[in-house]
Amino acid sequence: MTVKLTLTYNRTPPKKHENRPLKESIESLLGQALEQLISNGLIETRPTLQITRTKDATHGDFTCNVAMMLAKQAGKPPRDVAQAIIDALEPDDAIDKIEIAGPGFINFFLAQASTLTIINDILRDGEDFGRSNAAHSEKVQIEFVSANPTGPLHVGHGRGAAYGATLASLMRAVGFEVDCEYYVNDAGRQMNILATSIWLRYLQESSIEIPFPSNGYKSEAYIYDIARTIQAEHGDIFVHDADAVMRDIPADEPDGGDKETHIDALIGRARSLLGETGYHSIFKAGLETILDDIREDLEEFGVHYENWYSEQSLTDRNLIQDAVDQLQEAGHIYEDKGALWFRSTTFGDEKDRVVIRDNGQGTYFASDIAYHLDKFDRGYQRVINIWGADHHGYVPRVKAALTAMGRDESKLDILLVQFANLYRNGERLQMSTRSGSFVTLRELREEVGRDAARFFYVMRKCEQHMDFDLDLAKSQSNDNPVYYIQYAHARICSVLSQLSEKQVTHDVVNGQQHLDLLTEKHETELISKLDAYADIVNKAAFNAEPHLLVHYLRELANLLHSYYNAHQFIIDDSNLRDARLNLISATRQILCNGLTLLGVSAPAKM
RNA sequence: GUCUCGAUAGCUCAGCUGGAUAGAGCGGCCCCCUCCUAAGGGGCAGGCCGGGGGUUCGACUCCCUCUCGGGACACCA
Repeated sequence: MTVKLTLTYNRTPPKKHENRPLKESIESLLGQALEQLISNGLIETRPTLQITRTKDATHGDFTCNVAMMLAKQAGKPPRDVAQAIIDALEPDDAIDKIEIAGPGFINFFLAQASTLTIINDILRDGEDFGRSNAAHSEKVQIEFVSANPTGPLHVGHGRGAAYGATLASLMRAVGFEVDCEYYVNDAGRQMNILATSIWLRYLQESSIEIPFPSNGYKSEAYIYDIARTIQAEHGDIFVHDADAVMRDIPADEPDGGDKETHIDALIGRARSLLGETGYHSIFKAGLETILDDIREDLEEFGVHYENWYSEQSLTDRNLIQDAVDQLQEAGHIYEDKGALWFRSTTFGDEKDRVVIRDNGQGTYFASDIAYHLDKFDRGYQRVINIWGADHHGYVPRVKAALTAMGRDESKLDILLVQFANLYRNGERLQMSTRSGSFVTLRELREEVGRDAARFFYVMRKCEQHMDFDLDLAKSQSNDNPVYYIQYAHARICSVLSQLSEKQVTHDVVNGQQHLDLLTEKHETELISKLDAYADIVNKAAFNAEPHLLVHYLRELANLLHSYYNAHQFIIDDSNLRDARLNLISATRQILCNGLTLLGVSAPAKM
């Protein structure tokens, strides 16, 4: 099943700026005609009207398939129904011509004057064009990335980061009040392994001869950096001799032991030798160094969070216990083999899940229940999680827990992002965190640049596996789709900046008065595309599909480039010149607005 | 085995929630700068939309089934 936002909104856009009166006026005209057919007894009910933009200009500007949908109940061929509908239509100045075509499509050809207003609307609203309050200021939280702070972000996290940030900006554009949140897993066993790894490296840096556990953060260079920083700041106060550290520690895997027991024993040893304060300061140094790095990395990627939410704080505020209590009171908890289980099967999960282990510790799932409960309790009307597709099996149990606690799980949307495979020189790169050979997000940004990285990540549907071609993303050539769109923007800027050199002024008002001179095919196509922008933004936002905007911008850039090649803008005829300059200015604005929503820059020069 | 995502041009992918002749980019071939940026434009070639059933006025789109791939199925995080 494809996970999509549950759309319960009135998708009618903005009253603030009347961006698309065209489609709406057709809709109301058709509605009236259908009412008339109902009172004439030809049909009984009216279906929901689907008025779509045509692909082919010979089919007019908008088309409606309602006649075919009504053919059955009317007991007449669709083309006859279409004729009846047309006969019942009130005349309207905005519509030039109506035709019946194909099996029974009703095609609307708009009067030129009614299509031109979009140019004025765009120039009037500027960077606000396309923004609306279609979502009625609904409060929504988007949680994404939330990678364990045990190392730098890698390219796999990049896709979630780009997708989440872009979704947030799109949703803000249509009127959601969005908070972005990063859930910091600062409480688990991995963090203890990290802290212990740092300490052991610190000991080695202090010339203590000591083996490194096979299950530790072994080949990660940053562990050494953190260890050296601790050494520089604290000297040798954490040093213990090898015998004290290793005495009675069960063997590691290469020596015939179990790597998990081995490292757990080392963690225990670290805590006992260092004491809780000493251990904590190493733990904290590791956590903060890595988290600062992640934070900086994301900021440089144009990804900003309102909240960084600590998993540890759940324990500190007793929220995990509270959540388990809630489940218990509702009768969904039972005990088995010393552990507490949540009976999630009641709510459709495959099997029941442990929340409190037999050793008294809560599971990761318990934290997550508490965390999600807290999200709801913080007053969000909608909560969106963006997870890697490998977590999909986790969805039913989280939703089950919310339902069990009396929350409306349909307010939680979990969007699953598939992995991105990196290719360099036609070869696939490995991205395993633990193998130590991964490409970091920072390396990616440095190699291909922020714009290309952001763009490439959202170019594909999120549930689609994607191939990320590093060579293509960094190529400063015509192969690169990012530059193609940016170039269209820069070209327009270049034309506008040359006006003064050529001692020509752009009279916008005069342009408005002569928009009717824009009759070239390139011009009408461009105008029609501009008119589609607000729809695309809405759709991309409500369906959580940023790639729709990417494709739109490419098409818009293509039309601009074609237009540019076919016609001159700075010409002697001042009326036509001003009209054309208005058109390309509006195009520039839309390119800029769209790129901005994607988190990609819109350069004036390239 | 169960769940899940996918399969569309040589390659990478769109396809507007069921509409008209299936579209881009890259790659291949051919054209276009005395002209506002050629990081551009125009054209040609290239397809049983994985196979098979079904639903209906109409299916790349929805349902079933099979084939082949990615991923997931812990008291880990």
